[in-house]
Amino acid sequence: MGSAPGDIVTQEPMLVVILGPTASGKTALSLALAQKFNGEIVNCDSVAMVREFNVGTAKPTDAERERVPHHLFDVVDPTQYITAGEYARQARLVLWEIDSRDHLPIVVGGTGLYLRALTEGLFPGPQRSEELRQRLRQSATTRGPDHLHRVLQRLDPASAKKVHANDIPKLIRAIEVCLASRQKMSELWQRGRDPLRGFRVVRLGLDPDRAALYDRINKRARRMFEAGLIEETHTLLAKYGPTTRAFASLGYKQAAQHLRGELTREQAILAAQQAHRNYAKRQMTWFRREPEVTWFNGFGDNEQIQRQAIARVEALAAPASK
RNA sequence: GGCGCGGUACCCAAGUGGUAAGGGAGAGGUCUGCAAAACCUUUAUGCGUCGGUUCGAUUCCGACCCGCGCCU
Repeated sequence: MGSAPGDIVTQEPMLVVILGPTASGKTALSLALAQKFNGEIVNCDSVAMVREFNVGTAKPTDAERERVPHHLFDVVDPTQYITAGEYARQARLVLWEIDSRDHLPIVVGGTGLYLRALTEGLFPGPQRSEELRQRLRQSATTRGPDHLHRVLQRLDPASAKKVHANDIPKLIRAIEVCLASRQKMSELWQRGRDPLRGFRVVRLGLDPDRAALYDRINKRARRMFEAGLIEETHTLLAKYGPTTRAFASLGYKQAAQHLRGELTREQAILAAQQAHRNYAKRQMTWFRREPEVTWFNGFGDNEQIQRQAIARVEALAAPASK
């Protein structure tokens, strides 16, 4: 039977998740909440985890990091890669740690897949195999784009139906799973995910007006170039070489194209702005599917939005009395 | 004023006497270990304007308008 009124219900600790597109003011909102509620901030943005990629990533400043504890920023070497699974493992560790201090964990997320891996978990599949991927990518280029889809069709028809024949990365992962585990990926999925337990997840979403967001993105992307994005890219390129994963990310890609002489500086700025705008749109598509989000129609640095968010957290923190 | 070239969607752009490629943007979507990645869907009863020829014109002809270049 359910708990009768008056029962002492031991509440699980709260976990606040702030989500929203790039440049929507997640960082500002996270700081406001952290200061109000004795919180600690946990990054959920794949590129902000990488060390030395600074100008183009909009990481919190040193001053901001002094105000409240920050986690999972600058934890990955530029030559390494991280995956959604690895992120989820690390983030969960951090969450428990914060909870042990009786502080409020605040996950600030731009990377939808990582966020879902953290809260919902992933299916019990094998980790990725670099050599296998290399081979598959090779055969995709030599034997045509349909080849991988045919391979998956043979290995796991159910999965093949779900992945479009042009979507190489997803085809590769599906084939990799089947080969490495000797089981069909579609069957492994049946076993479900390993969701985060022990926290009440409270999702706060920022959804500012699209035109205003795009305007802000444009300004910020230009500011990154003015703040030395090209110079930083040049330095990192010399230090780590062009195959480094993070050079494929927003802004760095365009800065690198400029350094190679493919774009003028101005063209690179315009292209970076465009890429950021496209990204923001994709993020919104992802986040709209997140469950139980309290949406705020505005930017996270807006005081009124911050007050609303604080009120929302307070309301949910109070023991539900009915 | 004359000559030449051009005017096709929000932008770039192909094209044909038989009913408008492609790319980008915008919008929507997918996402279970590279995700700031990758992929999918969608957008002109309309081709500067007005006439003419024709069964049929965006395509051919004429006039006009606009832009660019050159000449005087």
